[in-house]
Amino acid sequence: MRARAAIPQELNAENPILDETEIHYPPEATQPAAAGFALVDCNNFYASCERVFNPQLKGKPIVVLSSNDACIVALSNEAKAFDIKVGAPFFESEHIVKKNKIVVCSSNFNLYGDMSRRVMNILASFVPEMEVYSIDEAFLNLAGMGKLDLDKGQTGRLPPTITDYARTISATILKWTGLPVSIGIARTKVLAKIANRHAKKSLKARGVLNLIDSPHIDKALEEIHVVDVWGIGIRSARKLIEKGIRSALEFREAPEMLIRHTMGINGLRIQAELRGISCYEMDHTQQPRKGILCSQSFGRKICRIEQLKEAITAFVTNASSRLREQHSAARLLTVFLINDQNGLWDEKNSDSDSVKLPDGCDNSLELVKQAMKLVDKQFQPGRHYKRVGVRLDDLIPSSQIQTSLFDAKPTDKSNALMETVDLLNDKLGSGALRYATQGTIHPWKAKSEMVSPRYTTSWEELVEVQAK
DNA sequence: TCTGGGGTCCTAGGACCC
DNA sequence: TCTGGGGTCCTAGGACCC
Repeated sequence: MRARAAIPQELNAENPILDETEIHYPPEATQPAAAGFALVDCNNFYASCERVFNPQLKGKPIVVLSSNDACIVALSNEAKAFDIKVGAPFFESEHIVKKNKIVVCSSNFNLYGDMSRRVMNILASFVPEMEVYSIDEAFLNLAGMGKLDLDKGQTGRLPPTITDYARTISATILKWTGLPVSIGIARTKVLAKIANRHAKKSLKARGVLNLIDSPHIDKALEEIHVVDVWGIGIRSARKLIEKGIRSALEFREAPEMLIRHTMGINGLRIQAELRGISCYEMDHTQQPRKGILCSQSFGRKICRIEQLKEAITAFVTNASSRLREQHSAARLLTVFLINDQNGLWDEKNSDSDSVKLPDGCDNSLELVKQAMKLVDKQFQPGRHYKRVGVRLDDLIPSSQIQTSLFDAKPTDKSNALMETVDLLNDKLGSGALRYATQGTIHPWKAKSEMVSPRYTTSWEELVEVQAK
């Protein structure tokens, strides 16, 4: 399973903040041990990040909103007690939020990204091999963790069991970052996900559950609904339920032909994983992305082409700097405009057009120029645009950019300009240097009315402590 | 009034070739 | 006029992840 949320680039394994002297590998970490995975997952990550620097929020219900303050993307445990759903539009639950004095936060990705980097660096100091799976999750490979007895403990030096070792990791993260985590341990990644789910919910587990060779594994699977199995979404779950398969245990025991027929090859892989046969290996290498998307819903409807162009320029600039960051060039540029015809929110009210860049391009100026042509082509006066975006696809290594004898290509001078822009934006903060067409007023910017300070990434917004 | 943003992989079906 | 069978490549859409 490769699908993952955007991971801040700085979480790359090449960027550890700790030096060798701080490495916590178990002393025996040179011998191979039984295969297995641990999944470390931060509890209610966004809500917990908000709490770290604002202790008044401790014990209070919190909801965190998506960009534009439109959807609910995270809840603290206390907020989960109310009838509020992650993913639902905020306005649907607003009355519950107000009535119960639930704290509302706009999302603050500067803060979450930085806290994530800290957690991942701590994890990296404990294990020889890890995979940063998403902003708040990482898989640890137990196979690289030496002679730790995965089953019953042993007489060696610290730590005696993998479960104890996991507790040490969890306590260290809490102490150093203030963030609570849960750890699930099992033979395969899908089982580790399930172990993690139980670790979070069960009081007895106290945040860590090891299902390796556990006599309780069937019971653990029986309690998990199919829709909560990693890789099974709502659509497949509906089909499975129709066929009488409701729990992870029933899924594991179902005939392979039935699973193949209902879910294809992916279903068989998930089934094998539930049976303890590992199909998803560690993927700790940061693969370059295969496509780069930058899009946004507007805080309000946009009708003027100049404003659309400002937004698209900003998005192309953002996408192309991410493109250069991974040393790629794009051979396909797509601009899509989604309108709000008749007041209906419908992805079908979408115009999309692409231009092929056969030689590959990583130059913002050139990409902006091409994108502006696509906007001109698609824009229809009188339409209200609700959301627009840019995609770069068909990526190749930038070293393979072809230079053509006949077409006018970005010059060396222009490429040098790109390097300088990236360097300055990197040093001074993204957006320090912009193109004139990006404008300065940004009526298209997302709403973000309840955002917390960037406590850890901006000098102006550091926490102030007063001694009394 | 108010529905996020950024990704990956698989499959079916059409076009095309020999 | 009659039109097979097997292969590859591409694309759009579906499904899933956080």
